[in-house]
Amino acid sequence: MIEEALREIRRGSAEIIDEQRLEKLLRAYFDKGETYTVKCGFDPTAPDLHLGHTVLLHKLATFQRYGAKIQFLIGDFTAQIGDPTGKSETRKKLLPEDIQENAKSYKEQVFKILDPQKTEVVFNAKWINPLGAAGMLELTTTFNVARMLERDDFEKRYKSGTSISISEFIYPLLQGYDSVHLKSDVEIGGTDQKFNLLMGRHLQRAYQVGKEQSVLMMPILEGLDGVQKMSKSLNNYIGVADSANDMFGKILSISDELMWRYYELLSFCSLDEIEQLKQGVKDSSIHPKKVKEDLALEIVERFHCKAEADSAKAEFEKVHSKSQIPTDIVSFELDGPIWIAKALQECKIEPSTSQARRDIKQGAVKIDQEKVSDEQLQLESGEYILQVGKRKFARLKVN
RNA sequence: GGUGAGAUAGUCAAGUGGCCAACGACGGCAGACUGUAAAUCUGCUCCCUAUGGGUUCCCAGGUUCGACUCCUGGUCUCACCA
Repeated sequence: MIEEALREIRRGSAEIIDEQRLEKLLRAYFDKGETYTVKCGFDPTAPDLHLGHTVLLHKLATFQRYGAKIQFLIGDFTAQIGDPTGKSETRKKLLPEDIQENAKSYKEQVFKILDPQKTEVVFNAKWINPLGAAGMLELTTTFNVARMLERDDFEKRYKSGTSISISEFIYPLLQGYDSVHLKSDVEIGGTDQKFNLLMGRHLQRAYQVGKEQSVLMMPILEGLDGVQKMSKSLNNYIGVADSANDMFGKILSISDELMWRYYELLSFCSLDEIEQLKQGVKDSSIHPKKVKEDLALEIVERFHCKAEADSAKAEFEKVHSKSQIPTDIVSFELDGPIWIAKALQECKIEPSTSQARRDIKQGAVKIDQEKVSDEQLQLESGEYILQVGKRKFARLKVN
């Protein structure tokens, strides 16, 4: 039992510090039913979550299966400073209203993965504000500047003369203090958080909490391209708020290699089940596409529901396997007669008439499933289904 | 504060008076092949009903028949020194 729990907890992790203690916690749970706490902090800066963010949530859900109480910490106080991790310049401060707003949308999303019964949502302003100047000062005496500067990002900025605000030194201290206050047994975070996570151990020692949290670090999830980290700005993400159809399509578009990675980090399938799937693909008894579909179904169902997941799959097959027209497409109404290139631009499936012409020349444009070869084509009144490439559609009514 | 280097399309990065809407790489889009995979191959990649026209190479002026390229001023970035 403990072995299996440990395997699932280790699954996909990049590094675990003090695994022995973790094992002890599990043993206490399995032997005597004692629970323990796992903390995970979220910066309420990004309002919309994508699957990359849910990697940590999954790990928390795993912990919940093995006796953990989750301390889901929203860093409403620390967000005012901005985590300096990985940044090459001082972050700008967030407005309190934004922080509140973001924190709210976090809460709405996380319980799609976490068990609310075993989760406590906490805000760190609650105990950091009462610290006051005296408490703050005390906190700063536990660490020194030289060690703080050992951190890569600080070191780089220090050497290049880029500004480092004193408040940024405070950030890791406060994050660590959260662990002191919450008496956390375990803290999890991304690999980029190592310094901050270790600070929790340091401060728990300094404040004589009587334990030092174990630390588990998860890797950063790769985006759809399979190379760069999933992020909104790189536009390689699957948002938890994406429609069922989008989500399904995006998951099916990832490479087979990346699919296993997603299984490991995002699926609730056990490691044994995954191993079987891998074996099946290897000896060709299972088609890799089927494996990918199951993953897509699982994920879509989690953020939407079973029915929507099934219909997303049906829709996908309809459009791509049978190359039929998707069910929902945007409609437009224009006055005719209208030049085809102009119409494509107006329907927003081409950015310019120039691009539209190029695509027509390449045979990428279809009207009612028929390839368009005449780039001078005028559309007379009537209804048409316009298509560019495989996935851009519009319904057009010409008056 | 001093000195030097640089700002070019989504990003990186050539071009140093006409052959430049601007090499190349990456990204992106499309076509073939497929499992809407991946890998690979091919085409395209400022705008405009176009064998043509328009607006571009940090900003403002100037020299020239002609400037991304030369001059003047401005803004911003970076490096070294203090």
